[in-house]
Amino acid sequence: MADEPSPAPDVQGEEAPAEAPRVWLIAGPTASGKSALALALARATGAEIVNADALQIYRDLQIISARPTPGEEAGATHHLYGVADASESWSVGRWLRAAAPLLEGIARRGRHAIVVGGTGLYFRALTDGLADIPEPIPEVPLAAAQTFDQVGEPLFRGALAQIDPASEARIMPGDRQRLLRAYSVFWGTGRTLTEWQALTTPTLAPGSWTGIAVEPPRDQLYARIDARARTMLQEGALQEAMRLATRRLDPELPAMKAVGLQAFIAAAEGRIGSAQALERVSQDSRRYAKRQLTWLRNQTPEWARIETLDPKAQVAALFAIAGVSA
RNA sequence: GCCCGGGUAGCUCAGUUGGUAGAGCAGCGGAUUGAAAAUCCGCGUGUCGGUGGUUCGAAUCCGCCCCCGGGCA
Repeated sequence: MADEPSPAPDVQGEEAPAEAPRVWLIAGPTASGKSALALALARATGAEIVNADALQIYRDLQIISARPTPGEEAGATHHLYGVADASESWSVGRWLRAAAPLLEGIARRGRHAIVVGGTGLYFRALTDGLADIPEPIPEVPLAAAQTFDQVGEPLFRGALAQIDPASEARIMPGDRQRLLRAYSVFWGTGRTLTEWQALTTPTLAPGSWTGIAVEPPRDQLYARIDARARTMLQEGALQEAMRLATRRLDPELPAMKAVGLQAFIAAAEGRIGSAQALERVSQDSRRYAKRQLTWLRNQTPEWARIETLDPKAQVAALFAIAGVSA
């Protein structure tokens, strides 16, 4: 995988910062303005921006994933935006293997880094680490899925309880995805998921980063989500959706599960009206935002907070937290 | 103005012979270690239009009033 960073804005010719390079992690729900915040901070500090959004990785999803535009990307060095094809299947692990060396490189160049995105798990991989589990050969998860479907969840859980009781106990009823994963890890590596996870070490040294969570008022955020769905439509979301639909990719691919994509495809194919599509896109986005807010509230309670949605006030709050003057 | 029908959760509605109410959708809370924009778990949130009355007890029966839909004038 080639990651070609967009060219740095040499016109400004920032000097490498004299003090030690810093790492800011900016997380927030969809449509909370975090990309603009990252850009503002990058311009003020010469920092480079690294994407921590699972879907903005895919180049096919410019509009629907609300990826920064080329014009916005030109304002600072951006990494890991639109670098993958929709037919590729990225994961936390793959993202981390790409992001970690990038962050090292940025630090080596003496520059600050801003990791920004909406995927909580990616931030966790940075701050708490990710178990270094070898990828099992494809036959293992396939066989696990087959077994699950043949014997049913109760028996499958019984089998898992024999090998990895801790995982079995932790995984909620009905969570096929996690049950299969735990089962596959054992049969693919000879070691249980629980054991692997105990070996996890943080990717970023504790204390070496500053976490910032954008947590705006729910009603304001929802209003902005609705407005943004309409903007997406105007900017050509239907065409973008159609381009993907005609490729007939596996619907299970991560890119095909982008929020709103299926509704936009349905509208592009004339199966539903655009008003109905908008309603579905907005609703799916609001639910997604709710899950993100739940994560932030409970998984990153010690991070600094930006609780406004007003762009100017957000930037002021961010600069105050980062100790940067505008 | 008169005659029907209807006002019950945010929405659409159910509610048995009177025992202070329940479904779907929406919403909310939570989990989250390689699909995480994924996957999964949990939770009815209500002056039953208002007000008097009958009754031990009213969403349910009666009176009056208000609102919505349809019809007749």
